Amino acid sequence: MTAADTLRSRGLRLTRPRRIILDVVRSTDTHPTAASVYRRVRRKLPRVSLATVHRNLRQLATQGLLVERSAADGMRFDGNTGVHDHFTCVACGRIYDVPARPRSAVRRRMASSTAFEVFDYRMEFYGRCGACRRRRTRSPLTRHQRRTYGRQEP
Amino acid sequence: MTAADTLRSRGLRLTRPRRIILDVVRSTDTHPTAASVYRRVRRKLPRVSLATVHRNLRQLATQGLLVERSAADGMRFDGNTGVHDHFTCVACGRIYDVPARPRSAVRRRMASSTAFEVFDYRMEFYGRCGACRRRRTRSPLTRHQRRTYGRQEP
DNA sequence: TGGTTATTGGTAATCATTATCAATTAGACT
DNA sequence: AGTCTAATTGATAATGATTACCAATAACCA
Repeated sequence: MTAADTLRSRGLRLTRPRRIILDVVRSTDTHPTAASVYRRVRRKLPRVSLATVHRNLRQLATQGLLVERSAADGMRFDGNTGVHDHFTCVACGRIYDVPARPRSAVRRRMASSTAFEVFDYRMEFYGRCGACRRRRTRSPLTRHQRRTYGRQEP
Repeated sequence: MTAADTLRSRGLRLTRPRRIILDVVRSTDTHPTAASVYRRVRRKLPRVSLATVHRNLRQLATQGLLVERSAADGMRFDGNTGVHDHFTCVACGRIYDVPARPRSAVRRRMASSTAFEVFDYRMEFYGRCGACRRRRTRSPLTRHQRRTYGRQEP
């Protein structure tokens, strides 16, 4: 089932702005913000409105065609709808996809030891990526990165 | 080392608003937003400014006296600075603390299989809490909860 | 106690997101 | 291909959370 069919089957339309917005998010692995998507979409559709980008990102996420996740500096969007985890480099701020580890064991353990029924869970890793390790980057965390990472380690 | 000493040793002052803000966050386990902290602080200090609450939450988090975490509806603050994970109930929206599972194994595994150096990681669980399971609540997810949880399951 | 200066309250500014609405256009049906 | 209808758009205003600014205040130290 193609994206167009998914939309049409729910009474939604595949307009030019919508198609381009979906393409942009799907063709990147950088987990862009709405503003970043807007900038890229404008390269193909200069008259597009920022509101249209917001509206569509929201709608496409609701339809399950992309994933919306909250990060420290606002919402970010992910065209990869498969199960995977994320690694955030606190030196350069980039967010990398990492393969998910098996989920069933964690779910079972949670279910047996608490009153919680776990539908799903997320893992977010924080550290330094290969490039930054080689570069020995030791720049102080930005406010954004501090927020993402929670607090500065002593 | 008390909070007052921590602050003073860094040239910061323990003012009345600051002390009350820290008390409020430390004496709750509901991971309040800035607005919620503001409401509670005003009960003890009616003339406090919302800006003061924001400023202090930020400052106290930078000093490591509390933890700032980004959630779907904005920043939330946690007086529990120890290592622990979170469970979000998608029915009622409450965020519960859950004990952390051992970290070292995950870190080692990540280090050996990728170029990433992992300083820390977070787990966020999503599901239904005991109260909501008993209540058989089956309310549709709010926009906020949808965002938190990522996307609606089919 | 006095002096320095971090901090406050009040308010304006900023930033991301959402709401509103007349004009447009995708998609279904002739 | 043309028509109709409602989803969608672009433009812009409104909202909500957070931050910046600044004169007045109050912690802390000598």
